[in-house]
Amino acid sequence: MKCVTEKSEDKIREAAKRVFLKKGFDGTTSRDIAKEADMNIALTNYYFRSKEKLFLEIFKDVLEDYFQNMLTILNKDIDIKAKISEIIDNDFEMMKKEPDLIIFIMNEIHKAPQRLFPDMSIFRQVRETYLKKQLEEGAANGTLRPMQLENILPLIKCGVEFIFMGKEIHKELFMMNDEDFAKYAEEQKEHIKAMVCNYLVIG
Amino acid sequence: MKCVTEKSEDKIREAAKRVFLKKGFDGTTSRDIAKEADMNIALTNYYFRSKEKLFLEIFKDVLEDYFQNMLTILNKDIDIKAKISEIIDNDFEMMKKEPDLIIFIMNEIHKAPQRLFPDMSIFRQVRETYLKKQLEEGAANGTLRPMQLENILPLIKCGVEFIFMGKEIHKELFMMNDEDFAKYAEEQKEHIKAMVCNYLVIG
DNA sequence: ATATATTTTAAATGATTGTTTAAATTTATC
DNA sequence: GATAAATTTAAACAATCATTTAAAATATAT
Repeated sequence: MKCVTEKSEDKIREAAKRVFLKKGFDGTTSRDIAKEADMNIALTNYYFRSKEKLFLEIFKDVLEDYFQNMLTILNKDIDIKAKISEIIDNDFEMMKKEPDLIIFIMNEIHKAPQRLFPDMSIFRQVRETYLKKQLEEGAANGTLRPMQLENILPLIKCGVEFIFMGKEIHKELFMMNDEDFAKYAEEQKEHIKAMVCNYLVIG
Repeated sequence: MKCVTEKSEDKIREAAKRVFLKKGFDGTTSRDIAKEADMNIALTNYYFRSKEKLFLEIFKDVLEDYFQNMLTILNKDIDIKAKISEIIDNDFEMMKKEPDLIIFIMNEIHKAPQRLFPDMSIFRQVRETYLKKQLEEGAANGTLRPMQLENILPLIKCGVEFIFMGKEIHKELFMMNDEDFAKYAEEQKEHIKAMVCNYLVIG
């Protein structure tokens, strides 16, 4: 339940997030943000000192959000097939809800990686999950193809994220409208689940 | 063999391509291009009328290059496993040679799809390749899992392109340097080949 | 109610943006 | 070698950029 009169600082932060996600850092002006927040242009710098600082604050939140749900799932004590399915479903819902998210993250990091990795303790957390132990045990007892986390995790995530990142090009290339694409994406999601599980799980 | 004194128009075009690929349309200024080309700032507009027109010209070339090799391979009369392997190898080499290419294409299309799809006859060509016939025949005689081109093609391409698009985040997440990443990418490439072939080809 | 602190405003800052101008220079044509 | 065309240049254009200023408005504290 939100307060009806939101604090100006939060209004700006949320407006900035929307604009940055849509247009990227370079494509966003301070005036875009002020207009989206319906606030005076000077307030951005009054509360956040600079466009850069505001961006960094938002980017950190966005990146942590991106990893947070996945992290929870990776640590669940469930069968590995169910886990893969859940990660993919979670990713899929995230992409549907926030279509600009993944290309935004990828592009901003690609353009200036050094400035965007502060103390990302979430990275360490991702490296050390229960899934890692499951992979080791499965490889040891022969139920899973021997693979490291860094090999299997991108295989799980790339399928869904790739088609959403390239939504417009896929639509154009395969002559789909938005409705077609929605159906197509669901199909594709199931292919990915099956393909990855078939590859990882032996027998 | 190039002429020693390159035409100014070509110098600008090539310089602009380098800068656009690296910084994107929004992140590139006319002065960046002029500086990279070592030419006077006014020449960009003298030859190309505007930054926008220069960009559109370059983007069209880039997008056609991206599809051209793949198209040739898709039409080859070779076994489908070999074809998948070749597409992935080709993609891999393209990403290694031009690391900014795929994120550039994805991001620019994502931000403004409508302006970037002129008469892309290459799209139709991609839809109608020999691979399509192979998929139909394979599905009919039971050697291949029944799949459409639009389902299998992204599965083939996403693995390699995803890790190169997210190179920096993968390096940071899994604590790799450039050398580690190069080895890792090669490993990953083989996983992708095996995974996709196992899924598509029955038995 | 008055004084103080906080927030918001309109206006301006100087730098940079894409683009244009008109003159200077080079190249091509006769 | 003179004339015309094409190319290149330095300088300027108005618009917009991120940011700052100082005054006005509002809220808080006493």
